[in-house]
Amino acid sequence: MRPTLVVIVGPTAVGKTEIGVRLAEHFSSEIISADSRQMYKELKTGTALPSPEQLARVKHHFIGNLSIHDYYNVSMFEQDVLALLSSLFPEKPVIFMVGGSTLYINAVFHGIDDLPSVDQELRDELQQQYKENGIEFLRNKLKILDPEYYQRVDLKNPNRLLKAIEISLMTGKPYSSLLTAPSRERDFRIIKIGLNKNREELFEQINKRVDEMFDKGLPDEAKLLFPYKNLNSLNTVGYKELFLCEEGKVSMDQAKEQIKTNTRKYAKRQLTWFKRDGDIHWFEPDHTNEILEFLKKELDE
RNA sequence: GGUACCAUAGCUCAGUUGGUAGAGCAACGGACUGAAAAUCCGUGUGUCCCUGGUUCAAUUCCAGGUGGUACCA
Repeated sequence: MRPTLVVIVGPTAVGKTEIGVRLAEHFSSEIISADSRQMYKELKTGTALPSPEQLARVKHHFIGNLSIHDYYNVSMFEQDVLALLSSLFPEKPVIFMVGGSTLYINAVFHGIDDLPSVDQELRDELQQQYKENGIEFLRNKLKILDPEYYQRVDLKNPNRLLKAIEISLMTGKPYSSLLTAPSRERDFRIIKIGLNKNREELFEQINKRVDEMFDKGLPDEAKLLFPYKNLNSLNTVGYKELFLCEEGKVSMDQAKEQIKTNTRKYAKRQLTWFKRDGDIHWFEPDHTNEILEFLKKELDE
């Protein structure tokens, strides 16, 4: 059988984890988590990790493998996943990838260009200048460094402008000249399965999950992490809102509501991204048998 | 029971000197190449509480009703 990566995607809280475990169990396989926040070992209750029981049923990768203090990025994820896959495929021809971090998943699908990693000093400096001089400053700078990218970038999005300026300065070449849209051929097959349900139910599930996180002590965990609130790894739904509460800017109830709202928005953004991918086969999360039948048929071919 | 004030979008509210209305949040749609649970863009979705009166025209003015809030009993 040709080595196959079965990827299960969908909005947060739709039920990816349990289905992934069931399918992986059925094929005696392992799971690669594609979740940019479940990788941080300090984030325990706010990231909807697989339960200890689920982790015991199937071997998971990229769960709690980093510290919030570590630097990590999409490209590293792509490399790490490819390396892992080549070590797993000889033994297990079907591997599952389960998660909702769209850009990370995309990097595994198509690859991502080889760019230098952030120079924190440069980033801080540009950030400072942006704060002092506004977005016009970034636009003018980019216009000189990379007029081509300036034409097509979202000129209202400071992160995009900063990124392009950073890379252009670091490499001495226009950022856009380094973007070759690789679309690398993979030497394994990819089957994409999408899970979705009606919006109302999904939102109910999100609200319920946030309530459960609070019951499990999310506010206490956030309090412990408060000293590190400026780390990128903690710019995360479920924590950033509680940091505001810790600072006395919102009440605990307001923080909870904001977590629900921000999780809903996140789910929406995920769906916008996934909807664009025409190769995804969509299913209702409770139709496990249907998905299993589909997979068996696909893998037989 | 009396008096005063209020009733406009899913929520909080603005507004119309009478010509059927707009902000924030939510919601909805979208973008996305190392911050991605990030960052950013677009869209108003409405018996203007009900009934009657005045008027060419009422969400707006008047009367009554209903509901709410406050105070007085």
